[in-house]
Amino acid sequence: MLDLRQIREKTEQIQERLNLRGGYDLNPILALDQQQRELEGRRSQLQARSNEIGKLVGQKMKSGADPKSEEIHALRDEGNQVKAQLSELEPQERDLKAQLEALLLTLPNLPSESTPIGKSEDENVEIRRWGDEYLPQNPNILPHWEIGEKLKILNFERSTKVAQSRFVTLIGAGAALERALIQLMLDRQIRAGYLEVIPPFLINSQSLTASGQLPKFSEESFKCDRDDLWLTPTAEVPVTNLYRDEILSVEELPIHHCAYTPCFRREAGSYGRDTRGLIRLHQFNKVELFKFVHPDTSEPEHQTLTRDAEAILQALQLPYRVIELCTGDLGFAAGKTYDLEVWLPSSGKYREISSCSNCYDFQARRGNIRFKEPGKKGTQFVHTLNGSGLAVGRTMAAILENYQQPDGTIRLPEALQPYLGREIL
RNA sequence: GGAGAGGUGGCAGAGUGGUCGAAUGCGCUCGACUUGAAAUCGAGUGUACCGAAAGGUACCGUGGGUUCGAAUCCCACCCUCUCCGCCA
Repeated sequence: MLDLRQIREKTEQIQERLNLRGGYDLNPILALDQQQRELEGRRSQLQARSNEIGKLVGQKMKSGADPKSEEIHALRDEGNQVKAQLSELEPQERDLKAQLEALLLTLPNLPSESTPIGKSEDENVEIRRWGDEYLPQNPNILPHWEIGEKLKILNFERSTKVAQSRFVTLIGAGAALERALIQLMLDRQIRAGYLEVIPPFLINSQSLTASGQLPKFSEESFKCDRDDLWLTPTAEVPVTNLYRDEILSVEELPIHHCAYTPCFRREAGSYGRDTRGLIRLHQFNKVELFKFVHPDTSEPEHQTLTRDAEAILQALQLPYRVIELCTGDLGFAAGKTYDLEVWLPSSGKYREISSCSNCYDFQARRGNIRFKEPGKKGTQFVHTLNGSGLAVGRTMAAILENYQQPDGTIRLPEALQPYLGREIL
C-alpha cells in the first residue's frame, strides 16, 4: 500500500512512477480523500461537543443537581440532536473510508529509482552471468520430463488421475532428490544466518491482503471456501504475516528467515504454457528467503539476499544469469526485483528459478509491521524482502537436464552427493 | 462435535454506567544517591488520524444496540483456554 499522505502531497511524482508500470489514476483517490477528511473534521467536532455534554451532565448529577431540572433537560436535548447529526455523518464517513481503502489496496508498489524503465519482460536487463564453464557438452539432452519418466522417478500421467493436469508424483530416487534439495537449500541458508520457520500452509484472507495477493489476484490461489482459508501460493505470505500488526524494537532487526513450504497456484491464464514437466505445476516445493529490515539497510540486504539465492545455484554448479526486472515487469508488491534464471538445455533458454524482491514498506504498510527506534518519534514501517532460495521443482528440472550424460544417467552435483549417498541417478 | 471459562496498555492484573486512555505491580527510559553496581527515591513511559499550534477525535477481541454519557448494560460474531468425544 502506498502512503496516502505522500499521494496527497507528492501526487505528481507518484503518478509519474506509477505510470512506469501501467495506467493507474490517482484522482479518484484524491477526491475521496478530500471528502473523507472534510467529513472527519465535521464529525470530530460534533463528537467533541457530544463528549462535552456528557461530561457536563455527569458533573451536574454528581454535585446533586436534579435529574429533572431544566438545565439537564436542555443538555440531554442537545445531546440527542448532536447524536442525530452524528448518526448521519458516521455511515457516510465509514463508507468513504472503505472506498478509499479498497482503492488504495489496488495500487501496486512504486518502482525504485534504480529500476530500469521498460514496458515488458523484453526490456529486462541482464546484470551478470555465472557458470558458462558448466554448460553441458552432451548434444542429445532429453527434456527433464522425458528422462524423468524414463528413469521412473517422475510420473505425470498417474498424477492427473489422482488430481489433475499440472501435478507430479515423485518416485524413489526422484522423491529422495526432492528431499535432498530441500535439505541442502535449508542447510546452506541456515548457515548463512537465516532462521528457519515452518509456517502454516493454509492462510486467511487478511494475510493474503497484507502481502499483496488480494484483492487483485484472487484467481491465482486455491481457496477453501468454507473456512476463509487459502492454500499458500508462496511462503512469502505466511512469513510476512508472522509479524503483522506488531511493533518490533530496532534491536530485533534485521530478521532473516528461511522457510520450506509447498506452494499452490491455480495458474489461471497460463493454459498451454509449459504444459509438460516440472516448470509450471499447481503444487511445487520452494525454500524461501525472507527479511524484515531497517529501511536504511534494505538496498544492501537486497543484494546479499540475491547472492544467498545464487549461492545455491553455484553450489549445484548450475549455469545461470541474473536479470533485473524493468518497471513494466515488476510484481505487484515489488519495488525492485532480480530474477535468477537457470540454464535449461532442452529449451535452450534461461528460465526463472528465483525472484528476489525488495518490497520496501509496501507490505509492511498493508500488514502494519512497524518498528520503534529510540530517540525517534513514533514508529516506522520495516522494509520486507523476499526471494526463492530456490524453487525446488525447477532446480530438479535443471539438474536432470544439465547433468544428463550420453548414456541417459544423471551424474549428481557434488554438493548433493552426500545427501543422497550416490553419484549417479 | 458437547459442556464450561475468558478476551483490558510490553507483560501481569484492577476497573461501581459519568472527570477512565484506563488503578497497581513488573519491565523500560531519564534523573538523584553511590568510586561503580545493586538496593532505594523522584519523574516519565501505548497507537493512529486531523491541526501551523493550542488542541481535538478514535481505539479496553470484532461489529451492532441502549443511553446526554459505555471498558462497564444488551445482541451477534470471532478467537483463546479447560474438560469430554473423535482423530494423526
